[in-house]
Amino acid sequence: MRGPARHGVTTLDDVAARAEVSAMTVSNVLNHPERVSDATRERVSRAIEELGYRPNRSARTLRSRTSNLIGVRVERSRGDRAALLLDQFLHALAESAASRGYHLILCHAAGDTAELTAYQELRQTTAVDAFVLTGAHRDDPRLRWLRDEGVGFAVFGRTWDEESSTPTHPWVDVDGAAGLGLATEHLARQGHDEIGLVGWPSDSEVGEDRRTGWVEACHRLGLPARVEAHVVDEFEAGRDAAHRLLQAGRGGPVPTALVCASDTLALGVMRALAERGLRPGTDVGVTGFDNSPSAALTTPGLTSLEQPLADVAAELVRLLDAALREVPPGAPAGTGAPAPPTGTLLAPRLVVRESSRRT
Amino acid sequence: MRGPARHGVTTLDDVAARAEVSAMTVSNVLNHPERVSDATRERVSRAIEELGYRPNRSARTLRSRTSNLIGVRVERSRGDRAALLLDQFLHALAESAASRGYHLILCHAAGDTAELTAYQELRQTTAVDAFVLTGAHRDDPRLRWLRDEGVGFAVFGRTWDEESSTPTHPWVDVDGAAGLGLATEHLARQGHDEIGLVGWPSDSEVGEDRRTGWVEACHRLGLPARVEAHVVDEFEAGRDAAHRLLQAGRGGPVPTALVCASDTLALGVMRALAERGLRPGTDVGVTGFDNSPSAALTTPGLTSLEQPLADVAAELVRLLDAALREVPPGAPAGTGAPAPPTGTLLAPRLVVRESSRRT
DNA sequence: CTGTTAGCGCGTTCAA
DNA sequence: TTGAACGCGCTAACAG
Repeated sequence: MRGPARHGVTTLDDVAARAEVSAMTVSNVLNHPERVSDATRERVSRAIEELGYRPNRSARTLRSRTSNLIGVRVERSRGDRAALLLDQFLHALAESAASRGYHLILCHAAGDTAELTAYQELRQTTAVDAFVLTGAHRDDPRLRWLRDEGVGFAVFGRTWDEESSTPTHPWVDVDGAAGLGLATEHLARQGHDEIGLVGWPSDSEVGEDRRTGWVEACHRLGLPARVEAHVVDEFEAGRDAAHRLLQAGRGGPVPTALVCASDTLALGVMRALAERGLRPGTDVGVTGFDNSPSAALTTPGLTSLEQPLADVAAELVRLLDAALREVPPGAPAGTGAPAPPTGTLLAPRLVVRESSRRT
Repeated sequence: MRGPARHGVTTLDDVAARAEVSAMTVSNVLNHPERVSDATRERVSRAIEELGYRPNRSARTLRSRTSNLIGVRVERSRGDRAALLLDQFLHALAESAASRGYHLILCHAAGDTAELTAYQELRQTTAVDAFVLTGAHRDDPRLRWLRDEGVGFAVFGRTWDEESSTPTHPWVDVDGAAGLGLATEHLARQGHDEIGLVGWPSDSEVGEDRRTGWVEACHRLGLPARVEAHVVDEFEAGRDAAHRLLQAGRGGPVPTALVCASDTLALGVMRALAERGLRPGTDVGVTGFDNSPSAALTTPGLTSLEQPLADVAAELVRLLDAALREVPPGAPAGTGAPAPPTGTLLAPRLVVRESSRRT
């Protein structure tokens, strides 16, 4: 027993005094219950309960060098794009994290370099055990840095260069190809036979993934995949692209439907349709990606692909948790080799609304 | 000088050794620079720089009982409403917090009771100095609890019961009445003379605030404020309300424009207009509130009121920071009484789009 | 202005 | 299975 708490906060010692054991035993009940006899554990647990004891995170962190904090960067969201779904994602992540005893700490950064600095600071001040990244890309310096530093992390989004070789870190992603496949098939069922794509520039890995789904679905369906535009993810870009593709005199075939790489683009396309006096759904089928709030709230409603963000978040936390629990270098041979970093691909769900329905 | 760091992390002692001073002096350079002579400060600062030293948060927290962490709850966002702007708000908050040396820690909670539990846990584990709340209401149990606990907090959103008496806590809010005033005046300038309101139920304090702006603007303009509906903040509710108000045979006057308490309602109204073959803007003027992404991305664009979220966040952090720095009980009389909790009301900005323009 | 002492609350280590 | 000593890295309180 050490001295009683001085600040009105109950400490390990208070519990120990109450349960008439040493502080160490209380600590063991919390962290290594198997080391404590049933009777003692029972008694200590009751004392913990009665005193409403909660271990002090800072002390624990200081001692054990793990904070149970997960760092997440919040990006500046752009008002001109359909919601990044960041709030949904963050909520899901916070929930999953809480269920495993972690908390989320936000990390704000202006640019990619600043992000590294921010990670570094969070890391050096011992505030964070691991990071969740979003939107990593080929040769992402963040991945390199995190790997070099030996910091735990998991990524929402594949990094394509890793796929071929051995994956070096855990990731979770939504299957964009499957998504555009669903959208394309759905439009074909509505009778469309010239389905175009409004996608992202070809240096976007996510964009290429989604494009693949469109191409392959068209092949499967025996339809041409020949009308396509590739533009940045902005409303105006989608609008302009649609005007271009729908122009009769431009030489190529005129699409009767357009699948888009994002809701932002799809909403731009719908603006263009309105300007041309065409009705989404009836005249030209349109689909988006993300199922952002705007998809449900615009008129007519926009058919889109919903990302299973709750599942993504749960899986990310699961991966991190597994990695953090992994026995550090020198693990007993009997426990078997640690599982290699894994990736999980989750399927999006098609939400059909008026923009793709022929009435 | 104590022993060197054992984990490859540079500590205060490393810096002290390098600068040939005691650890205490380094600490003072960081936390009370005025106590240290210029020469020493200079030398220590250089050592800090050279070693890339960052103080360990846990140790600091453990000792000083302040974590520089601000707790924020992330609510479950509903896909059927225009973005809660939570991501924009969180980003701004994280940025403002960082500029004053704070970090944000997320707090997930399912309900109001769970929220209190979550606050309590974060508090007891010494993980947070203060909280930022959103959407507090009359007799909010959270406010009561936080006040009783003596925890620092600031609220986004007024709590109306406080306004009349002495405010007991700092708040920041956006002036909803001014917002609907702007919208109403704008519509009047477009030639509308029967401007209706689609608002929230009258037990909503925010809703009543916004309604006031509409009523008063109508009075100022010499227009009637007699057509109104009060419904929950959902798309379908807005749609139904518009159908009801626009029905010619219902007895009352038929509005030529509708100001709405939210973008969600306004987008529902626009759906109703489409269903009645009416064009937003040309036939019936419509305005929303929040300037959510959907407002810009829907067709025609929705006129809305942009909330100055960056300013709100900055002010919230400023208030918290001031409160946290405030000298605890027993402050020297010379410093004057601490400023009473203050509130700040910020003006929204009208963003005009097609839904309110007569072309 | 600078240094010494002590200890925040907890978990690792090792002995009983 | 349980406990005593110790120290994680830092800063409050005081002494010089």
